[in-house]
Amino acid sequence: MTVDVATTAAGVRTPCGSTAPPPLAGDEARRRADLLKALADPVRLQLLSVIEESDGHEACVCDMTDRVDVAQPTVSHHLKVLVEAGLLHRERRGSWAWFRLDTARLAEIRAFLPG
Amino acid sequence: MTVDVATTAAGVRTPCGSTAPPPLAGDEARRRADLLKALADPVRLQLLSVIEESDGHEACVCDMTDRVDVAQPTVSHHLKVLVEAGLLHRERRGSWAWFRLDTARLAEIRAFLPG
DNA sequence: TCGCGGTATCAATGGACGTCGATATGTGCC
DNA sequence: GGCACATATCGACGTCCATTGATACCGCGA
Repeated sequence: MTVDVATTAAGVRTPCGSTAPPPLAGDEARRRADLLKALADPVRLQLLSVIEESDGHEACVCDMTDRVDVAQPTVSHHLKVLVEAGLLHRERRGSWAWFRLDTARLAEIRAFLPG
Repeated sequence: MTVDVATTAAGVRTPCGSTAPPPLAGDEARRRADLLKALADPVRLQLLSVIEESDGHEACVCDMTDRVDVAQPTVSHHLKVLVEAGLLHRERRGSWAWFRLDTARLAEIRAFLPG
């Protein structure tokens, strides 16, 4: 795995002749991957789109169970994933549970995205 | 699953009294989820960071195998995933394979991200 | 307090994915 | 051609995850 490379200010000289920088730290990479994994599901993207396009940028569960082609426990599961990732906030109003986006967390994702 | 709701211009009236818009279409949601899934891996984020921070925003495989804590076939697998997702371009130069970002595809992801 | 509608949890299952060693392909050099 | 090196493919294994029916929890009105 390790080879005879020379360290420079910019990084490390590699066999092919270029200098490559040190990679993103493993811990930070895992943290970012967990955030993206929370987004990387068709149903969750649909749920987020319903919330984003709703009045006041918030929606209750009953706004979503009828609009997505999965059973109610599945919707509840996906909403929990999004809340635990910090992408949504849950608020209880009487019988209904309302959700709104955490725009700061979403901005953070946009910020560390490559490109 | 279906309930007695009234359709309006903005969307559909739901039991809790709000009007929710139609969700993101299933096909498009699946397409976007596939793109995000390609990003949602710690090793792939590290590979992308090496490429992005390299001179000319491109790197060869040997720039990466030494910097990521996985075996060479695993690096090759992840690079293939990124290429097939349209996030990377592969170019062969002699013995070495070089990769560069598809900034347009990455911009597209940033564009459809919620928030 | 009882029943009811809305929401969350649980356990089980099937499929997708990351990882690796072994091996194949491919490229340049002698 | 034959060797050495760089990269890609293959097969197998273990783990994680989405989905579901059944069921428990919760808040409200009668």
